[in-house]
Amino acid sequence: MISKTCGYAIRGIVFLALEQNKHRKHGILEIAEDLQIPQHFLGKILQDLVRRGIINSIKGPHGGFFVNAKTIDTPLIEVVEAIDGLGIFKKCFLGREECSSTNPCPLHDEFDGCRSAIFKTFENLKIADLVTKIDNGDSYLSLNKEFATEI
Amino acid sequence: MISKTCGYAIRGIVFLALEQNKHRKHGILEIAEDLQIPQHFLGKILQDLVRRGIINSIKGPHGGFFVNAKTIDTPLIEVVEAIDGLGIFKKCFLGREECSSTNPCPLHDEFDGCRSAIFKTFENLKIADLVTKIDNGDSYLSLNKEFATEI
DNA sequence: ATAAAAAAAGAGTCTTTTATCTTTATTTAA
DNA sequence: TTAAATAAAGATAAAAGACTCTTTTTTTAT
Repeated sequence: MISKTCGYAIRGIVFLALEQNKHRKHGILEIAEDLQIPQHFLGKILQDLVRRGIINSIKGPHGGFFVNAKTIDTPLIEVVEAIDGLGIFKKCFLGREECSSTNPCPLHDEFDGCRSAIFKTFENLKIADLVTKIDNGDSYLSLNKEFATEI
Repeated sequence: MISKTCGYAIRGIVFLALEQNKHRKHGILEIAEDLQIPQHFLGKILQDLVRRGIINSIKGPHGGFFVNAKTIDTPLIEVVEAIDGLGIFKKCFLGREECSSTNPCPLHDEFDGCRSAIFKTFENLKIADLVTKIDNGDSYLSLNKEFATEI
């Protein structure tokens, strides 16, 4: 559905949002190790998010990435749009160039419900909601056993 | 969701199933032109489906691809499994190595319903069902204007 | 037998996505 | 005012997916 890159972006933002109370910045190396995402690749993704104003960063010693007030209120769809674009919600299931209710493929109607359910979920969920889930111990950002069991 | 290749496979099979009444075989060039799929690429996909017994083929003059009795009764999930594998239904939305109800990512539960809805649809739908939709003029395999309007 | 038609197979290319490595720019603190 | 820390940028590479081209094999019909 969404690209791996986009998943990395969301996890990166949520990681920063989780740590926002500590009022400190996080270096790319720390974030990447914690989330087990290739460092430089994640770096580029976060830089992209900074350019788009979704997160912030400061260079130099004691610099790093951090969230701003707006960040935690950002709907996921905004991140998806920034990284993958909204086109992903219009792709034909059977690989035709176009697919719409006026010229549907034989799977169009079958999956249209799912498609819009997913879209709406991304519209409704905010970064804050994912933070809550993780704070509650209902879900995890990384697979690290320590993370999963340190409750 | 499913790969472009898998979509091509389904469209190829349905094309052949649609023509089954005419009791004739179809050359790869004809199929590819009709469906607007790269010829040699589709050729390999169909050859794969022949090896797996989902469709049939005969070489030589007047040869080509054609469906057998079993083909139209094939559930779509069987094609998806043959081409993409069932692993696609287990991939983590956020790109983690694993994702399950015991160690879920923050989107796991949100989308689990959709995931299994899609799986079940592929399980329940058979090639015959897609043929019916097209025969009824409810949907189309190719975008060709003539196809879309020749009613 | 031979030529032609067609699938099958092999090998290679192009594109996109994902990932790595290196250098540069900025900032801070000593 | 220099060294160190850090993000930013640039360039390259590796992997996967999608696609192309060429040759081989099989079959049919003449």
